[in-house]
Amino acid sequence: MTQFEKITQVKFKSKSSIIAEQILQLIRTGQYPVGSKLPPERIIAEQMGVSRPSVREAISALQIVGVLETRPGDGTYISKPLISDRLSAEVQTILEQSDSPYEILQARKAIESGVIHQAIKLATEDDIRSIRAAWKQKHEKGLQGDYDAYTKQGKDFHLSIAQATRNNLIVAIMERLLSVTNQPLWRNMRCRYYEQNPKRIEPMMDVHKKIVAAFEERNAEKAIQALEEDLDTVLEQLYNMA
Amino acid sequence: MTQFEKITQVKFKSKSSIIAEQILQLIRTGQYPVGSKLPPERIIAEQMGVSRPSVREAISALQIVGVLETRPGDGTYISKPLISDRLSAEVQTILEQSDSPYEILQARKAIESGVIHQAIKLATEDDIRSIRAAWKQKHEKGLQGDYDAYTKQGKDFHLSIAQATRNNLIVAIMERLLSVTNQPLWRNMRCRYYEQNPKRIEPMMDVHKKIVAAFEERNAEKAIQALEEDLDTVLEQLYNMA
DNA sequence: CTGTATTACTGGTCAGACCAAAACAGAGGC
DNA sequence: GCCTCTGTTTTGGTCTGACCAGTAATACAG
Repeated sequence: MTQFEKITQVKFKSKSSIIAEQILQLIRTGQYPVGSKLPPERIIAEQMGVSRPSVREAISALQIVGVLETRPGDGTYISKPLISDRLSAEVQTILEQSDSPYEILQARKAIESGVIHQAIKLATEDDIRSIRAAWKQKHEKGLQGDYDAYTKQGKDFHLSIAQATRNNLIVAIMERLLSVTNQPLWRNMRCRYYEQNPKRIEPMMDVHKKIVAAFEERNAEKAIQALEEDLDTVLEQLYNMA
Repeated sequence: MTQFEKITQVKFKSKSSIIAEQILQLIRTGQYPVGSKLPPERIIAEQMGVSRPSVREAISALQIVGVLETRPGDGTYISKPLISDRLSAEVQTILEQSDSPYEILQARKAIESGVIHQAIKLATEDDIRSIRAAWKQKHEKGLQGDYDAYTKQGKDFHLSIAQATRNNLIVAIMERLLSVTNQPLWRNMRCRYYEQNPKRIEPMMDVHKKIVAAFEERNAEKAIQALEEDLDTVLEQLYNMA
């Protein structure tokens, strides 16, 4: 009997994360307008029927993601879209000491453009088929709202390019650079972005299509240009949420 | 009077963010090994002389960034090392296991060409001065027969280029890729090569000079071309051995 | 009307307590 | 002896209520 319950219990949702989602929802619906002040923590706690510590954890989580900004003694504000400027000093230092998304993307831009250049030179017909398959897989599946699945397939796509170099070192490095997108910080940023601009998914797919085409034409310039476009879109997700 | 204090008070550091930084530090120094369990929240709070809520906020912050992972009833685990650390560590092991210098050089060619492209875009005048200095240093010293010193300066040169990107990840990766030249296999190859073809040193210096010039002209194409020439020379070293 | 001092409000921190889930250890059955 | 079951301990998750420190609005004096 116990083992059945265990199966359903796969995902544990902390109360604070539920509260965070609710707050996000209220921001999306415009009930908490951008730039305005959030109700005091005590009031939110009362309204949602939870304790203040839970609300605090939710708020600090959203603060790290860049949605909220707190000013001690004043209140908590809904951040303006440009997150990079809005990240509070304390959050900034945590990100700097770990891995800032911007730095990782910049590294990807530099490294992957070199990789794609090499890949185009060395790719066999089979490699190109795999790359095309990785792209098609993404294209076919119904991905409505499933941003995680969408991102995973994006990862596979970029990885298949790296594999065309037939160089273990390059593949290993790219794997590490790509793996970061699973982290909660990135996932939250993605969700927020896509929910606000659902129409932005198609252009990204077009960009990947462009890369596939560039491989088939063996046109490195074109591929690199498309790649940079691709990564710039991700950057936009992170820093320019409108 | 108050307005003066207000200026200095621009940065506000919450206690939880300080704790987060401390925990990050302990992870970096290896005091909290990767994959292991963090001490219980209560213990950390006691050790650091703060309350448990503060520790909890710090932990949940690091959880969002992806450094920690908590399992209710069990403990908090260091999920993965930071991307930059993990990358350089993994690249290191691959380099150690790899018996194919060709693979390493191929990776360098792919990666470094992207890096140099970015570096030329972002380099300040100071950066270019450092690059030139790294090159000159090599040129001036009497290097007759001292191939190790010669190689070290070559490493410094390439590293100074990576540093112009101001990206820790890129620098970390390049450091690892460059460090391989210290290994006995490579050193032996170098010595035998130079002893057999002493006249080959000058052309390599010319190549580096070309890269410096390309930086000063902000000409990425030229720099990448010179870089490939540089690495091809090393390749030649390796294959003209038999 | 203006400038200042007070006051109410808000986020930040703390202490202590309870709950539920996971891990652990020891008693029991095979 | 090995496995299983159970009770205890440990651990994270949550709650209450309180105090502090900074902010901002307000009341008051000039």
